[in-house]
Amino acid sequence: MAGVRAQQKQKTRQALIEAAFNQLSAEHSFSNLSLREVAREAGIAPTSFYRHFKDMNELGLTMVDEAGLTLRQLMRQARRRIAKGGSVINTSVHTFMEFIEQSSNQFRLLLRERSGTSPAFRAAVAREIKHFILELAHYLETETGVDTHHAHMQAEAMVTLVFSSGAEALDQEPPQRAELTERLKWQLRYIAKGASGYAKHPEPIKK
Amino acid sequence: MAGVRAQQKQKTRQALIEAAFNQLSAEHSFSNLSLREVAREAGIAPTSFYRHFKDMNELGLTMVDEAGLTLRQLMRQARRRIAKGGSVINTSVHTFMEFIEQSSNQFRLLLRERSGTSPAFRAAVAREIKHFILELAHYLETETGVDTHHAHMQAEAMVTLVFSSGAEALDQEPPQRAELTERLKWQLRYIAKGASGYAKHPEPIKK
DNA sequence: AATTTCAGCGTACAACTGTACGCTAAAATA
DNA sequence: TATTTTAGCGTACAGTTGTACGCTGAAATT
Repeated sequence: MAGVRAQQKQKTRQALIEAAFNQLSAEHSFSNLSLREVAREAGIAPTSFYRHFKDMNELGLTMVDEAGLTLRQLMRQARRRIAKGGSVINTSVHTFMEFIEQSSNQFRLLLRERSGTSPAFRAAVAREIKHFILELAHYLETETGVDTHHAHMQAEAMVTLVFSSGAEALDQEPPQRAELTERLKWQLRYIAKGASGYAKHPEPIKK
Repeated sequence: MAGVRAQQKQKTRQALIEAAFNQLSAEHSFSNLSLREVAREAGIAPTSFYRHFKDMNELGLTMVDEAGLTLRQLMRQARRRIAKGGSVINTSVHTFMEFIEQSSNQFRLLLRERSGTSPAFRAAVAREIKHFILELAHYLETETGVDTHHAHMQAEAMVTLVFSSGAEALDQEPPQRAELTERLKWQLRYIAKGASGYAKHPEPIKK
C-alpha cells in the first residue's frame, strides 16, 4: 500500500518542480524556461516530462500553487507574531522580507508572473494575492474600525507597496535592503494614517 | 545634403522599432520577441537587422528610451493641466490613464521590463521612473511643505501605486478601468493625507 | 505465476532560432 | 566620371526547441 511506484513518481515530479524553481533567477523568467532544460536538471529524458505534466504551462500553474502555499504560511506567521504583541507594520514587513530571503524563487515567480505573459498565470497569481488582500482588509476593518470599502482599498494599496518593494529587494544586497525596508514602513504608515482619517465607523471598534 | 540614403535608413530603423512595439501585447513580452519575426514585420531580411542594431537588446534599450520620452510628455501635459487649475490627483490620474490608452505598448514595455529579465533593461526603466519620482517629489515639497525625505518617499509610493494600477488597467475594459481609476484616486489621497500629517516643515510654504 | 500497467528512455523530425559570409545596386564622394 | 561606401539580400549552418512513436523492465494486479 506504500506504493513504491507512486512514491517514485511523486519524487521525480517534485524534482521537476524544484528544477524549474532553480532555474528562475533575476535574469531568467519562467517564460524563458525550456522543457528540455528543466527535464535535464531534473535528471530525466525530455520526453518523460509528459508523464507528469501536459505542458510547461501546467508545471507553471503547479508552481504558482506552491508559491501561494508559502504565501499563506507567511500570513499565518505574521499573525502569530502580531498576536504576541509586536507593532503591526513592523512585524508584517519584517516577516515578509524574511520570506523573500528564504523563498526567493517562489516570490520571483509570483512577482513576475503577476504581470506576465500568460493569462492563466496572471489569473492564478491574482487569486493568491486576492486572499492576501482580503485577509488584510478584514484585519484592518475589525481592528481600526475603518469602513469596509475603504479597508479594502487600503489593504490593496498596502499590498501593492509591499509587493513592489519585495520585487526590488529580491535583487538587492542586504544593506540596501534594510534601507528599502525602512522606506516601505514609512509608506505604509502614510496609508494607515491617511485612511484612518478619511473614513471611520461611528466607533473605532465594534460593541 | 538631404541625405536620401540616411533618410531611408532612418525610416527602416523606425519600422523595426514600430514592428517590435506592435508585437508587444498582453501575451507577448519583449523577451519573447524574435529577431526574425521583427525583421519580417518590418519588411526586411533577417540579416539586415544588424545594419541597425547590434542586438535585440540594443533595440530594446532604444525602445525604452522612446517610451521614456512619452513619459516625459505625459508629465508636461499633466503639469500644464494642473496649472490651469484642476485638482492635482484627479488630473494626474486622468492624464496618466489617457496616455496608457494611447500608448499602450510603450507602457507595457516600461511596466513589464521594470521587473524583467535583463539587468540593462531594468536599469534603463528605473532611470526613467526615477525622473518621474523626483519631479513629483519636488512638486510635493514646494507645494505642501513636506520635508524633503518624506516628500521623496511619498512620491515613490504614489508612483508605485499609479504604475501598478496602470499595469492592471492595460488589460482591462473601460468599465472596469473606471472603477480601478476611482480606487487609485482614493489610495493616493490616503498617502497625501497621511504624509502631510507625519512630517511638515515649520511652515506650509517657504518664505 | 501470468498478465497488465506505466515511468522513463532513445530515436527521429520538422520548425525555428541567431548569425557568418559574400554579393549587388544605388547613393555618396572624389 | 571613376571610386568608395553601404543598406539590404540570399544562402547556409549549427544549435535548440517541442513532441510523436515505440520499446523496456519493473511494479502492480489478477
